[in-house]
Amino acid sequence: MLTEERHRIILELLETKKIVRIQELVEVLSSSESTIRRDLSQLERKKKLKRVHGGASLLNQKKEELSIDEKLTKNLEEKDRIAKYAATLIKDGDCIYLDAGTTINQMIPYISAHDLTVVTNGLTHLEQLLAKNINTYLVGGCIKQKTRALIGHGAIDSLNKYRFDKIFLGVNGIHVDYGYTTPDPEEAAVKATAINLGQNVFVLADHTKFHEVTFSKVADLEEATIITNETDPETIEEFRKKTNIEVVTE
Amino acid sequence: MLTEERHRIILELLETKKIVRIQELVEVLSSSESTIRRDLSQLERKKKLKRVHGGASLLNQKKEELSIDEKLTKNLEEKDRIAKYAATLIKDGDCIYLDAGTTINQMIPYISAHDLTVVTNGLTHLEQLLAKNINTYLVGGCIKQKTRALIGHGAIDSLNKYRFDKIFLGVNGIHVDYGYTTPDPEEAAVKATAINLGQNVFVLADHTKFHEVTFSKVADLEEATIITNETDPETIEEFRKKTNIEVVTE
DNA sequence: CACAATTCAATCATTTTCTTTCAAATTCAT
DNA sequence: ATGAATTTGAAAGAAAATGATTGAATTGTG
Repeated sequence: MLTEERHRIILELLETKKIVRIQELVEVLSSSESTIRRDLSQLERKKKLKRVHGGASLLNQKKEELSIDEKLTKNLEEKDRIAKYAATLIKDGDCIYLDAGTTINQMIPYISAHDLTVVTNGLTHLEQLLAKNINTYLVGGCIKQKTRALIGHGAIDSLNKYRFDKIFLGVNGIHVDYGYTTPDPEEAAVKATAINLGQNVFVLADHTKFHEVTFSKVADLEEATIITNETDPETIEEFRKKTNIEVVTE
Repeated sequence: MLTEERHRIILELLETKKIVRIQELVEVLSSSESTIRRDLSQLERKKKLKRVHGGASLLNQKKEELSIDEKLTKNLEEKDRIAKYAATLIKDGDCIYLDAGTTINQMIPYISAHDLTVVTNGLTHLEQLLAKNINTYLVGGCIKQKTRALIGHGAIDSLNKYRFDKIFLGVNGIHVDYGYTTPDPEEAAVKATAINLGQNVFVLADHTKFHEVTFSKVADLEEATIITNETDPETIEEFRKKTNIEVVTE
């Protein structure tokens, strides 16, 4: 791959993710660590990004956001481990659905299975999927400006034409009584549709999502397997009564 | 192969791919590496592209700068005028379909109508449409790597749920007997579907497309109004017998 | 504080790409 | 045709990019 091409992709990734890890870039761009490091140095010299330990970040943020940024980094690491584990569930030849959103996005660099068919409603996933030469389908629909997700009837109708080996979703809240929830009803409807299109449904959620409830219900707990890094034994036990829950420890 | 011809092809490739490798060009144009390198140097001197290690990339030039270049950007200028005129056909409140491809892409900067709903199968149009705050819908489907167009049954099914006030298409060939044609059968099928979804169908085509025939038929001439800058009186007359044709002169 | 684990910068050998040069082939005007 | 100008392809050495390796620096953990 050409240097220019890599630089372009790195900057595009940064736009959507704010922070990228070197290892992610190594995977997505199939280049060596050395090359990626050189790329980041060059882009930093051109003032296109800021290098940080472990990767690079946008150099846009104000002082207030900096502290938030540190938390974000930590949270990202958690999410990253969850995503990495989830990616290992994908096997050669699978047809999978990848929900829009940053949580699921983090899976992509770790996908190593071959001969995949991926369907997604997340425009932000596209560059990475195509860079990995994965056979990618988009659902139709209305584009939600903020998150670049495809939603609405178009998305739901498109989805209903597919069946998946595995379905990976992100949500905002997980609650014993209220199940999975997310703020936007339109997005919830898409997720609710996807959840019925296969036997193996996985919801990825770091520990901050537990006991949270947001506006729109996606489904009941038992309709998906939860993949998380939550380790509080009480919480785990509580949810294990209702559904499968896989805890990523390492 | 003539130098001029190679230059034209190189620039066309660049338009769709953003970046091309020298080796690619060597194969496509069956010329030696030396010749390609010379071509790229010349085109760089003319400010048509930027050389990068391993190939060449598009330099993001603004429209104004383009028109400053005179005779040499003639083809681009032509396309631009056609696109500009086509954009004026769009009225406030319209629901329109924009086909994938560079010809139609050029319309977007000139769209000034308000309260639009745009449906497209071209991923490359998205950023510009969203930047203009246009209510944008994507059709679903399989992503064609090379052109970033959505194609296949998914795209066709998605499309069939809509009806449009105006439909704008690009094609590769226009011929009195064979109608509108384009190389990829999958893309042709999408265009053929779109053409039936409204009364006002416009095909944008600069003069190089006339009398050309490519692999896959999209539709008969009479199914769309041609917008062009072709000025040869005989050609115009010949086509006017079959369908509406609007000639952009200024 | 000390330990292990990452991450980092620097360096080197290898491969790829670039520039320059030159001779053969082609085009053009006499 | 003949010779001049242009275009082309090949070759050689220079430059750039790449991946691997090393030891130093940084981070997280007990």
